[in-house]
Amino acid sequence: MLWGIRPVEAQATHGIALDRLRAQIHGGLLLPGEKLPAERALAETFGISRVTLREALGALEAEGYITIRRGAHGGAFVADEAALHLMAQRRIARDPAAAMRIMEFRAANELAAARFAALRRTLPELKRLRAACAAYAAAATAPQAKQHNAAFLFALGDASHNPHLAAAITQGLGLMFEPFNAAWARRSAVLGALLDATERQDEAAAVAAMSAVHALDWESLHRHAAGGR
Amino acid sequence: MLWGIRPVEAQATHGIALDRLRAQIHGGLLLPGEKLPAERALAETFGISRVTLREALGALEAEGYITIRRGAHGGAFVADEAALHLMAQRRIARDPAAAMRIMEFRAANELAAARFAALRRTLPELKRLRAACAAYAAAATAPQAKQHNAAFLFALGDASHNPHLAAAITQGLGLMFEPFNAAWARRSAVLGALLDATERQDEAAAVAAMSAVHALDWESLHRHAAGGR
DNA sequence: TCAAATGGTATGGTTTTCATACCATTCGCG
DNA sequence: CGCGAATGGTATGAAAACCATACCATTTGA
Repeated sequence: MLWGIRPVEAQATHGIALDRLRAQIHGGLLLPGEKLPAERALAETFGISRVTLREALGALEAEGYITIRRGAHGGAFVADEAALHLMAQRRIARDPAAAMRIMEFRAANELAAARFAALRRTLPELKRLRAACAAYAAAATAPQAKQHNAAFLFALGDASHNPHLAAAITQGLGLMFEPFNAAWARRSAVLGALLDATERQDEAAAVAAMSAVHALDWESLHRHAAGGR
Repeated sequence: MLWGIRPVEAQATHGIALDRLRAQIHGGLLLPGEKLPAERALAETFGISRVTLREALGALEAEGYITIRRGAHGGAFVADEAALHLMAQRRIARDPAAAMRIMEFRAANELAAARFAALRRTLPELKRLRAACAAYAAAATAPQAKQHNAAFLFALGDASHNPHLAAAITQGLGLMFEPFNAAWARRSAVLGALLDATERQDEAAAVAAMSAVHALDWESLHRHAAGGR
């Protein structure tokens, strides 16, 4: 008996590229105002034709994530911090439950990744985690903090030596689109505790620290869901 | 800065259909020897053309999952129990680590789903869980037990009211390809405990029961990884 | 012997993707 | 001021994937 068979819907190549780019902005990897690579270069890194990439860029611009300018110093530029912040806030306010389901998914997979990272991390992976944690603590702006937070989680996923958990972390971050959070000082301490636990290979402490990180994320999410800040 | 950009590889429609069908067999939803719907009917439920579907079926046959016969009572038939069991065993023996990574991913998401299902299940969802649990306990053959186990987990995913966790459960089951396990009597009791906890909305007990289920899964997996049984 | 159900094959059209070339705009530099 | 370089914008035709449709081949049971 076939179960839960839904129509097969092939995703167009430009749709995949669009999702990838949008996820990069949602996750905060691309900073506000940052310039994307030139179309010809970006098409090559994606391994797709420039025509197809341009479809994705056009859609991304229509959604308000980027603006495209031409000329010698033209290109695709990520929207500015205020615009992104507003988009993220509205998204959460429009459907808080959806954001919470994503947060639950993130928590489940990031917690597991933290556990296995504590058990399996190699020295190079530990070095990468340290770098991301230090950069987070030293961040001068909220977007920078968000970027380094994402980098830390990616490193954690890789350190877990589990490709499925790492992919789930990437997916979760790309779906979420958190508003920029000015209070990253408090979060920095908890992230440091997670790093310490991972360094000591203390599984229980790592899980506890990851939970503490998520507690702060939940707090922030609830604040935005209530329309706050 | 763009992070972790890999080439965009659009999956062909027939490739998606192939993955879906293979996952159904891996998960045990399709029983050994079972007849798939006729090509014309299956193509319609997938919402794809018969030509495209046939590409998927041909690949599935080449991989040994089905055999195709023609004639009035012909069609695509799932391989028999012995063949599937052997394929599953070999898969685990060839790369035990990969199977364990999938199991870790499954455990993380099924545990979270069990927690939220205990908190949020509605009465119809509870009824569906009860039916699957009873069918599991009453299974006459190992493939039937595997099928009802999958049905229970799907129901758990839906009862969690979290589409991401539900999708992860589907994904994990489709990736795993567990060999048929003759000892489902012991597992039945633990599954019953999970059902009870979900019924009582006892979050902690549900998590504990789900962990107990996974402990049995791990035991079975280790046995097969060692080339046992 | 034939009708029905099934898989197997062939044909032509539509959509998507691609490679390629060329045009238009902007900016820095001589 | 003018030119060259870097960038986005546009156009064209080929290749591939997908589809709708029709028809052929095989098997079974009435």
